[in-house]
Amino acid sequence: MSEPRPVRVRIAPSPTGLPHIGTFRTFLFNWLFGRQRGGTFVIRIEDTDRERLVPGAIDALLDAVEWFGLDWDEGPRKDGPYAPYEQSERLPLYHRYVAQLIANGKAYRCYCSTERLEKLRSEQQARKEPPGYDRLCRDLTPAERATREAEGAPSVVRFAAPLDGSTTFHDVIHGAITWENRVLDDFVILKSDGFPTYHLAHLVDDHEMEISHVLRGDEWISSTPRHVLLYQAFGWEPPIFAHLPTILGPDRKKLSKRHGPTGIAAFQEAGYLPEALRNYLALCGWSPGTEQELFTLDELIEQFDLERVNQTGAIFDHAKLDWFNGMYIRALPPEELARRLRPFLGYASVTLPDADLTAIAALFQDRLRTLSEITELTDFLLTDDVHYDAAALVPKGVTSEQMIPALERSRELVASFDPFEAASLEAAFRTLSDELGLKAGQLFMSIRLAITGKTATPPLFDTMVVLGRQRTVDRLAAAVARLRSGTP
RNA sequence: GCCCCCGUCGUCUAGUGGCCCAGGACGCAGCCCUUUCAAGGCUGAGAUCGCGGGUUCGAAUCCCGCCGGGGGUACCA
Repeated sequence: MSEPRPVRVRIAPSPTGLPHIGTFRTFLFNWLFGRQRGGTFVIRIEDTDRERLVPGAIDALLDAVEWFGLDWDEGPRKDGPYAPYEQSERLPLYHRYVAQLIANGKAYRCYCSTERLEKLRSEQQARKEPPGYDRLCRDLTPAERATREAEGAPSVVRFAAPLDGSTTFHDVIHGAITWENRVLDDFVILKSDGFPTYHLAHLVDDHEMEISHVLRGDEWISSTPRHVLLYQAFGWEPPIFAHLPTILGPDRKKLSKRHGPTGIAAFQEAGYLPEALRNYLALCGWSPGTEQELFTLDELIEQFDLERVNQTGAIFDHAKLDWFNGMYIRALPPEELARRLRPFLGYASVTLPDADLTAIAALFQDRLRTLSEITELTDFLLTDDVHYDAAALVPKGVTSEQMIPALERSRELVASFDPFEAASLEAAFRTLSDELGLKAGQLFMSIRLAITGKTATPPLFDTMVVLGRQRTVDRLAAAVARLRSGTP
């Protein structure tokens, strides 16, 4: 029963908001699966809900996909043999299929008002019955229908679902899933505004576009029986289904804005590398069965296996994402890291030569978990505003009378030292601290504070070299002046 | 309410009847390295495998019941 259909997969986002991290996990899995099978990857825009449309959402999504580092073969900005790829431009197609269903007695027009439907629902709830359409219009006589049409009554089209029996489908991840048909009602397939519902539109398009595998979030499991019934009504073979586990918030509810920023743009702005996010997301619901955690895209394509996707929802773990991000940052060549860091330094870096930025990148590479952290870490390099408490220049058990000459001599040493290079500087300063009767750590910490305003920085002499001789000298001089004028 | 899905360390997971008094990773703690902070290395704490019954010489793994969580129950996707 295995059919050698070429693999064609898709993601079908609806432009009703900003692109969401969960969408990208689904996107990734589809893409990996498609690439692994040498298949075709399609993006289709499901814009049938005219009321929730968000302007610019499609571009935001496509931009985010490109940032994420994946591509698509057919869809917006690409075109393809099954164009158009926006459902709002495919209305005649849906209408044709709806007409076919009505002609075959598989669907019917329903004239029930929203008010009647709401009343019906609340009565059913009061009686503790399962809510659902009572099929009032299903058995209207042709004469009755003609009357309603003549009156110009608004209508929707409903699918005439079977009243008994059961529907079973096979899911790659969950196995066989069976529903009793009687719990399904006659759901709407064409809305009164002439737009199809998701149930009809996605299915017609998946068929028309010859989609072979549908990998989607598991919140769709409960509507899949309806889809299977529709496929049967059309006489079409359904695609292979795989329902992916949900990404959850810390409260085990579906991840949403309530849990903080979930838009893909927020991750970009926070300084996450697309390759790190991909790696993390790949492991969110899938595992290779080995102890490998770090994967290149090619390894992911090679090893990804739908059969090994979990059935359980996974809580989104920011801390682990941070770890991945740090690993990927450290693996970058410093020049490349510098290139990625530049947008996060903003105005302060516009005149900074690439070589200087590369030196900065190398200095902080081990200390970054996200790119955006660079801003705070490097403020002392990009501006001359260095703030600190002068009293902290003096270590415990040392007097300011000792520290003034110590910092003065440090200034002189920096001013005249040649070559201005970290290892030799360190050797010279160790000698100096001995002469001054200070522990190296004491002298170094005092200098560190004086030139950076911070007590935690990269190694002192590497920092000096990047700061530059003149600025180092100036800041040491400023520190001496502050100690001289300050309280003892 | 009804229907469906799910249930292994805090989190992501490995595990498909004996190799598991449960392995890895993140996080956490400690130690080492060290001029601070990181990075790196090592060590450790952390799971009565949701609960209760079975089946079996033997169960996280099979069966039944229960409980818990999630999703659906729209002219939203």
